[in-house]
Amino acid sequence: MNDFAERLIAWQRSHGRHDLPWQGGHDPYRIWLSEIMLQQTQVDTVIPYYARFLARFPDVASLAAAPVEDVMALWSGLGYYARARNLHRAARDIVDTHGGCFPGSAAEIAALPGIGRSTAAAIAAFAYGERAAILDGNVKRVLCRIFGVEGFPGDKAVENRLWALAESLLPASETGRYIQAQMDLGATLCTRGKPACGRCPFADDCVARRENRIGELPTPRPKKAVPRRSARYAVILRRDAVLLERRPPAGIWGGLLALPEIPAGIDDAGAWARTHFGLECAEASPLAPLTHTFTHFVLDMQPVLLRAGAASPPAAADDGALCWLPLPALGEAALPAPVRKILDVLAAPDLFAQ
DNA sequence: AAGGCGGGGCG
DNA sequence: CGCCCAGCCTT
Repeated sequence: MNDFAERLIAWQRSHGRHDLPWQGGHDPYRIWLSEIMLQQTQVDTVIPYYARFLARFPDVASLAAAPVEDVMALWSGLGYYARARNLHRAARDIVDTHGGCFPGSAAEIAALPGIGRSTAAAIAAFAYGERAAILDGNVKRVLCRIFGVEGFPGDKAVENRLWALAESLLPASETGRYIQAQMDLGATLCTRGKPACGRCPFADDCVARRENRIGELPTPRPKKAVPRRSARYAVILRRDAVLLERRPPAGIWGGLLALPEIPAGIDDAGAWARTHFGLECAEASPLAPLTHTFTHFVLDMQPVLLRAGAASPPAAADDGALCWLPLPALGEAALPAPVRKILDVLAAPDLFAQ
């Protein structure tokens, strides 16, 4: 597609956004302010803040001269307050080291605090018509989909490819409108959730669309390996009742009844049951293991069946921390799902035979 | 409640 | 230099 930029620009003329408060002029200060406010914040939220901020600080000099507290006060409610602090620092930088004149190229702009490569390019393109590519979240999504760029865009290698692609697509002129077009397409049509491909001028070219992979492009961040833990759990049976232990109020299964965890390093589960609960257990046999996935880790659970003699003492019960739950009452008890799953297996009638 | 996000900061 | 984070928002 060698006419990508032209077609995008044409689309912007008829379907893009033209009436935003920061559009229409070439004052780098106003453009800068809008770009910073628009980082991580939607247009509708930004508009009233932008107006108030500009009324109080109409130019770099007034911003630099103000105490940072005044700047923060006008930012209050927008969030990401580091943006406001950087904005103020940058204004002072501009006054102190640039003689109050906003830097004239993307490279110099990018040296200011709070401004990276993409934001600098946007400011330079809008204010000066500099031919510089941007690569924000919207553009990454648009390029990945239309050109079928594979791999997580946060990866350095993928990001480098995207920068190269973005540079190669730049039009010879009208960079400002082209950049605005990319932003508009990403923000209004090629959205993350349900893109409006029906209205997209590139629907017929778009790799994601043609290959029915809109949900897969851009490639999502790889799931980081979830930590695995494993533990053995004592399933101590006396007649038809199982010994349960109240979990501490905080942590997994907080406050619920669960199977006692056999501490790591314990070899002889029977001996542990004797010293820990005062129970004489005849046999220790492994039950089917199961894994349970929490949000932040995966737990391999290895249940171990122990049979306590019918004459065993009552296991220091009734302090609220321990209880014998009759298996027929399983249904009514509030139990963590994996614990219930382990105990359900014991419903097999032959276990009650003796 | 899980993921996305530009730039900063840290190792 | 590369990875991850803080802080807030959307889905």
